[in-house]
Amino acid sequence: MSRPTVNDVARVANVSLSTVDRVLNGRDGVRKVTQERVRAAMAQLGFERDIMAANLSRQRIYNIHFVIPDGPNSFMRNLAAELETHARIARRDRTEITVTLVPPFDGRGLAAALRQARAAGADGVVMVATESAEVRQAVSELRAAEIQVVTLVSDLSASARGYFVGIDNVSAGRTAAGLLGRFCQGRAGRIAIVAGSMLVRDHVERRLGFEQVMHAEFSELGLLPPVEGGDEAARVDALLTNVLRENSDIVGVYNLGGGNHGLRAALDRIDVAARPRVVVHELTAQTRAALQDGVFDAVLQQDIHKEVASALVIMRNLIEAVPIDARTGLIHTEIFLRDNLP
Amino acid sequence: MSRPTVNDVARVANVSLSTVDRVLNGRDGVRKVTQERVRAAMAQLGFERDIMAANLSRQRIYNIHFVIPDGPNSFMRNLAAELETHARIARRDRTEITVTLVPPFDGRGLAAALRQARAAGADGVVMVATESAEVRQAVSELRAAEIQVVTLVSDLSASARGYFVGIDNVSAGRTAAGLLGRFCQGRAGRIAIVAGSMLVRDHVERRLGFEQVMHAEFSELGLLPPVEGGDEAARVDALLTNVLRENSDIVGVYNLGGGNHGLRAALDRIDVAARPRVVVHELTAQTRAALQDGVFDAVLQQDIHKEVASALVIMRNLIEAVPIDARTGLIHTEIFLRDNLP
DNA sequence: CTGAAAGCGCTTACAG
DNA sequence: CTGAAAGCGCTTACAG
Repeated sequence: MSRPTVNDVARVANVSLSTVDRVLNGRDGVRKVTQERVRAAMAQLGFERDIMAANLSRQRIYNIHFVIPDGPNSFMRNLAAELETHARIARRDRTEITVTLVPPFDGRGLAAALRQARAAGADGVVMVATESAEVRQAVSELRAAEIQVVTLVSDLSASARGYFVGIDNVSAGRTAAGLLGRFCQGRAGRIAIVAGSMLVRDHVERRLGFEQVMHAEFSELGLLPPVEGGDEAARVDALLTNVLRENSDIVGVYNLGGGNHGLRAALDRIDVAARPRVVVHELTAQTRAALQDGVFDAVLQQDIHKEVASALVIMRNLIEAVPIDARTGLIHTEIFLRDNLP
Repeated sequence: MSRPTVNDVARVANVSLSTVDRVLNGRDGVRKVTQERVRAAMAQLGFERDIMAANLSRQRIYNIHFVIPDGPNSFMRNLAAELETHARIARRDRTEITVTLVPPFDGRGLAAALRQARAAGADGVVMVATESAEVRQAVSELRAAEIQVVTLVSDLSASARGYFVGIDNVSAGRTAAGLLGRFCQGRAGRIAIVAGSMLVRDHVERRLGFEQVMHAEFSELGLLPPVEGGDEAARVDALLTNVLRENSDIVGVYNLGGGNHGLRAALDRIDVAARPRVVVHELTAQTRAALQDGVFDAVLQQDIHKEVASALVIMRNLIEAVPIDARTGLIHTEIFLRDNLP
């Protein structure tokens, strides 16, 4: 009737609880024949271990460290806030969350934080990766110490990380093009692209995807080469103001990086009728307001809440060696217009 | 250092475990003064009950029944499939999922299934609601029997249901208009609307939202009155073919119901250059193919996986009287273009 | 009104 | 190589 337990297995296999436990957890010191007997009993009964009882018994607490970039980037601030929320909920699931902030785009600093997490006894580390040899080295060390590693938002190429949780940035760029191209169709003119830095991997990927689709499907719309605003509002404002002044035929703008505040400032300064269609990334108080005011047309987003939740689920499963549902880490690129704002 | 337990509380309050348990679970038979002493100890220690240990001890298994419509509707078939997947995962969380299929749009049948779930000892019932007095009555009975009720996808007005998990259909209609309006701007012409039935609540709401935004923001585009295809492909095909023949100025189509297969058939029959822009609901193998082939421009979607997961979380929290995060039940209306398909 | 003891399904020393 | 006993943090009869 009810679920079979270790006791049932022990009885059927005619061994003690300890032996069942040994087989169940792959500890050695059990004769092959006995192992077989136990496994047969498990199969016969359809035994599935109760992981909560196991954790209770082990007094196991999952110790998970998040290492994320510091700084003014509002996406990262939202991420940090999300982690606060989860920290409380997670405790009920025997999960202790520790957050470490590191300087952005600093491989050395990140690597140091990873080593520190290891010293602090982390069972797993979730990090927003910066590409760097030091980081890859540190990740290898963690894995060697049987500490699970998951990358979040930004992946680390050719590394030993167990999983990546985030969006596909090439697709995100393609999606932006699909929207902006349709929005601008029928109007002759060109598209301006604003990036943070072409040294950052996700920005490169977004640009790639965007240009692919624009060339293939909306070739009547010309593309200006990207300007790099370093994700800083003031620079984005200055650069875009300049672009708009020098090119009177801009019908669309795609900002694939940060600094949306500056973008809006530049747009607010020109005549409403002359404003281009605008697609940007990351939902914040500012981009939300710009959508509502009709200054931005669409905002692409990765759901931070979902990303953190997925990272935790994956981390627990990785630690427990439970098979992982392939969809869990796949974060969908969401599209927000004014009317489907959450 | 580690989390305080009932033992710590008992020691500090100078009472037995049983008394701590009584206070913790609000059972009576404890003097006010003793209660106070226990509560003070809990507060002092920052005690938080370990719900997994509690469930283990209670041998509690959450028995959750899902009641969903039967029939060919592919959205509902996907929902049923999703429940299969969750059933296996949920067992590890001491949750037993039972699925009952009922005839669609049949209040009496639904009400009967609800009573049956109660008889079968459900702790909670999750249902795709059909508006009906019998259903409201059955829900009241469930609540009276302390069985939690959550509505999924389609809500039940003025009922005693504990929570609704699904999207805001007015917003969904507004979102469709925001997209289709932008896609069609610059082209003079009119928009055709296809509905399943104006007797179904979510369709009514979608139409409402759609017309609101079209009138307010894209008034240069005329709207045809909706045709009702009963969510059946053949009827949708016939109706739309007729509409396109009688109106040569159709630049956009919004199908807010089912039968997308028929819609596509009708479109395939006309010249590529003359095809309207198309926005529909629900991602299926067919709508996905139509996106990829460029016949449909956008598909609006509710994430079924997320809906089921949210319903389960909410149900468990409802049963345990744990406070519920307001965001959990709120399913976002997702927008899919060809390039952000999952 | 209060408490001592046993048990939920597993794991962990310890003993043989 | 194998087993008996105690314990994880709670709850549940049962006794007083």
